[in-house]
Amino acid sequence: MENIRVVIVEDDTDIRQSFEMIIDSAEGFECIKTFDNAEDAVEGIPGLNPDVVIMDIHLPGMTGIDAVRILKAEMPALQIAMCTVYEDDEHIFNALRAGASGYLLKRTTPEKLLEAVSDLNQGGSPMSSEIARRVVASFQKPAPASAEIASLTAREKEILDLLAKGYLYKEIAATLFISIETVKRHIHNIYEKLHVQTRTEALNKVFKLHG
Amino acid sequence: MENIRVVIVEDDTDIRQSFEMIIDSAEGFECIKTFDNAEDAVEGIPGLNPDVVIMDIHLPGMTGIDAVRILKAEMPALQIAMCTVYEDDEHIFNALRAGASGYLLKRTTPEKLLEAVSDLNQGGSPMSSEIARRVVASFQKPAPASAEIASLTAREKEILDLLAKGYLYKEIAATLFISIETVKRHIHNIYEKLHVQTRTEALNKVFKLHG
DNA sequence: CTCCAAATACAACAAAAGGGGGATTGAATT
DNA sequence: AATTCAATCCCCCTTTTGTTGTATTTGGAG
Repeated sequence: MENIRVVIVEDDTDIRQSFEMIIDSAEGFECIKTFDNAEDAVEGIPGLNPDVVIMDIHLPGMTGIDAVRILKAEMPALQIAMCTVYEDDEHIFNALRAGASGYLLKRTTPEKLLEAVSDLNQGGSPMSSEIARRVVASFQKPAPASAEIASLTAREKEILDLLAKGYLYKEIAATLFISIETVKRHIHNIYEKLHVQTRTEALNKVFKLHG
Repeated sequence: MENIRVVIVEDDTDIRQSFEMIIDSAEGFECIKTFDNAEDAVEGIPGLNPDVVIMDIHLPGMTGIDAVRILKAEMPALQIAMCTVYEDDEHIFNALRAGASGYLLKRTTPEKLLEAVSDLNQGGSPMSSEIARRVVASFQKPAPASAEIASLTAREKEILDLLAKGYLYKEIAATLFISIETVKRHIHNIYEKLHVQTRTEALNKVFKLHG
């Protein structure tokens, strides 16, 4: 079995060497290269073709997040975990949006670090409990249930859902085994409850809630 | 130290009893009640004031997701983990939006189950690697659609924007001081570039990028 | 200068969406 | 028994959306 080939990008020499040692001394892991800045990393990593990159966020010059963006554009299959002291929403979400798959905090234990690298290599998304909770919380924010949408019956919600997916009236009718006239009637009632006149206006109300 | 007080909602008798046994036989955990349907659960849970609820999604009658929504509205501090066989995006995101903090798959091992309950009780968001990856992926913009949008001219993007806001053709024409026929022509070209046939399909491509 | 892409416009047509007026059924409630 | 409501269906009608084909102008690239 092949070793998991890891690259570390971290400007703090102590931490970098510590991570390197943890990786190299573990069975099945191999640290093939380290960088102490983002510019050298984006230059050098494509030629190394590692399995996993551990990337600091705060680096001199270019940030680790920008480095992730550039590297992911060039190597979409590359798995990158951010490893940082920042645990605010902005840093977390920007890193994930840039293309990072995992997010670790620097106070992670050696065992957790290895577990995370392995997890990442197998297509998982390792992150600490606190980080996971932030990510999950971001799904729940836009949860103020609209009174208008709440007033829809189950059937109406079902039809609105299909409507939002771009189904034609006749396709909705065929899907639900009802006549197109009934579909029209339901949609008419939905529009009345939502106070809109067209499908697009209804969509904008729905997307504001779920988007 | 107090036990973590757990409630299980699961219609399959075997699984329910199995979970109950795992919880009860572990140090520091206690299964105070089980339900085999969502209706009884939303009725009974508020009076029990448990620390953690493990909720199945597929239940007879009301779904577990609806139960989460109701329970979280009544008890915002309640920690709920979904436990299900579904690992599609729709179920995952709906559950998280409804207020679940964790998402487990039924094939979870007893150790992972206990770890998840404990994690949840300490404010974490336990989820398996596959689930975490889905959640993280939802943050990352899909590239294929953006290539299509990038191929639009400035004028076409302008029109698509108004189209997305629900403007009628004639309103777009009036806004941009061009004839409605030109609007139709532009929209036709937009649809061709986006490979769609209707406004709603186009909107779904736009919202996937900006949503 | 020539060629091309983009923006503009018109016409005729087909398809889809939406409004307004009904009506019936069945279940639940009063 | 009477009422309410959700869901179903039908007709007629207008507006909106989308397709297809053709054509002019304009600014920039080669």
